Amino acid sequence: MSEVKHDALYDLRHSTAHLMAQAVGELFPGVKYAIGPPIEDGFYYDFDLPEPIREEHLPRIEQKMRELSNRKLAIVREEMPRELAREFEVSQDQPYKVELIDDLPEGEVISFYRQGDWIDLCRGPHLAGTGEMKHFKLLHTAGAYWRGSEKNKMLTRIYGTAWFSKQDLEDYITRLEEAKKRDHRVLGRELGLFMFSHDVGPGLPLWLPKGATLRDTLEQFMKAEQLKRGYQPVVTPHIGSTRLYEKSGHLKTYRSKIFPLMVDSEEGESYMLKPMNCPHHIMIYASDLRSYRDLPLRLAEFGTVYRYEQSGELTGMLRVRGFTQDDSHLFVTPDQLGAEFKSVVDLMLFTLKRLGLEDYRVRVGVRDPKDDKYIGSDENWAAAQEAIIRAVEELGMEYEISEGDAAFYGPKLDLLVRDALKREWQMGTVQVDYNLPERFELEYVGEDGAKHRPIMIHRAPFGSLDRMIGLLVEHYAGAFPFWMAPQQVSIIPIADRHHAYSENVLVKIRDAGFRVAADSRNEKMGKRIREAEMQKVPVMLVLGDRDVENGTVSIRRRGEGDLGAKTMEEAIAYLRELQG
RNA sequence: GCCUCUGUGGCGCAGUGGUAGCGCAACUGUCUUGUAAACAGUAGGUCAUCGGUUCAAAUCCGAUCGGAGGCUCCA
Repeated sequence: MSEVKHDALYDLRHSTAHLMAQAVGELFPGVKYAIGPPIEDGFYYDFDLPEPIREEHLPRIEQKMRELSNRKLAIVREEMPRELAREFEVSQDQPYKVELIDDLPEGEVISFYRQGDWIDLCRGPHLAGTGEMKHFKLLHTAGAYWRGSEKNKMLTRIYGTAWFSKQDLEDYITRLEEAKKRDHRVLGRELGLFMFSHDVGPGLPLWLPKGATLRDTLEQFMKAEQLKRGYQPVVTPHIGSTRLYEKSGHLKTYRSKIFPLMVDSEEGESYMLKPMNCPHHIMIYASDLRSYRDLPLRLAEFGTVYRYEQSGELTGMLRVRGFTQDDSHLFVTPDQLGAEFKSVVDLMLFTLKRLGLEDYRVRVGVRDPKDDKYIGSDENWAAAQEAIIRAVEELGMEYEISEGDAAFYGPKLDLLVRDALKREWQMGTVQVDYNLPERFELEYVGEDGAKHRPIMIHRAPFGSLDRMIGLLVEHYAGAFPFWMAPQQVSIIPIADRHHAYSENVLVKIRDAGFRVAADSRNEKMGKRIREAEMQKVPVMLVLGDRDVENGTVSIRRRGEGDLGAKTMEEAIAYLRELQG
């Protein structure tokens, strides 16, 4: 979780979390308190109770909070020596607080905050009194592991939101409802993009004609761009022998994430669905003697990978078990690393711009020194990390460093994209990898005639096509820009006698390279326009007697209405302009 | 995987012990339409699955399988 900025709202939310804890304490005697920090837009507090708190309890808790607010209790800070503080929490039977105190660094001042007869261990700061908290709402309950570890007990977490004004609170609730309407799972079905089937299995999306068309459009865009930038296409199978993944280290790291192995007991061979494309691409690199003149070698593939995510993690297109990456592996010499890395970042930023996603931040993920899942030497890690940071600094980009967010074979740069509703999605990624080339003993012949080890760059500007489309659906609320729209033009002949002309127009538009369909159903024109609007078709061409007579088409732009009659040439020029 | 909630025709919902209804969509017919919903009719559900309680279960209980919101993990 990213740090929440410390400001007045932060204090309000922090204090409201305490208000909620006090209310829960009064309603549920014997509750054990864990922690209650502010988060973006709100707060939560974790509780431990013999009987879990349910969503149906929230109104009662909220009511109690209002009572406490109306009593306008002063919030008073009290400090205690460590031992006394510890004894106090022990006497109150608050084991989580005791654990927190034990973990505080020596010498730190231990503070409590008192409101009325309720007191809670907290660093603060807080508002001056409970009367300042007026505009809050409890949203939902959730389970959360104590200290975020699944080895620990699961506590009940209550989420809420708090604002300074009634208007702000209402706006926030409206924003949540707006987000719900844009939900890609709902729009995905309504717009005929994709579906899931119980019988196929959870997390395995089925792409419908319109969704597949959208995918294809994005693929074509990326392939064309990669061609300009010297990438070469490859195609590799969806499975690979277990030996390959043992060597790459994926088997060890991804053990819990791979689908059950396919084993041929007679041949003694086992295969697995690939969780990543890298080893296959490495085999292609290793199939030939490479010279420094061949590098950089940029192998690109829209590769579908399969990861057996825990069932509770699956969410629409955001987390699935089979997804397609716009993957590429660049094999470079040390001299080329900086320039190639920067050119990858350039492609990623270019891509986001074209997709209309211009609000993003950059995170450099480095390894967590305490975790042992990473492969490779410290020197390799240091070199890779240094290469990324140098490149990002040379590009003058703002970035933050996040420990523990590296891939198991190397550090990475991730793009966290904010959509139209300011929600953050992790999308594109670039990784610098010295370790897999070493594991697979990759080589190239240098200018000096000696063998050298190449460096790999792993990159996926979209991240995953599936997730990217989920993001785009929500970002645009299904109303894609013209160039992306699965169906760009809908032709609506008014009556049966206009069908021949309609067919004529359809062929011309299609031949001009646009995705077009005619809606010749025997329905009122108004109804067909309504449906085209709801299906978010960007352009409608309405054809009636006047158009047949004058050889024109009446253009209607989604969301804007009738633009009037145009000749075919004008209409096609208009479409070309929209295409951009 | 864990916590809480949830599962009724293609979609959205009503129905809390006495053997299922509404809207939209679909289908058929009539209408031949000028910029966001014509009219009439027809068909469609072993109420997720399996088991239990009961004279009787969509409704109560249990298990399993989906789905949602979180936690952990991640593209």
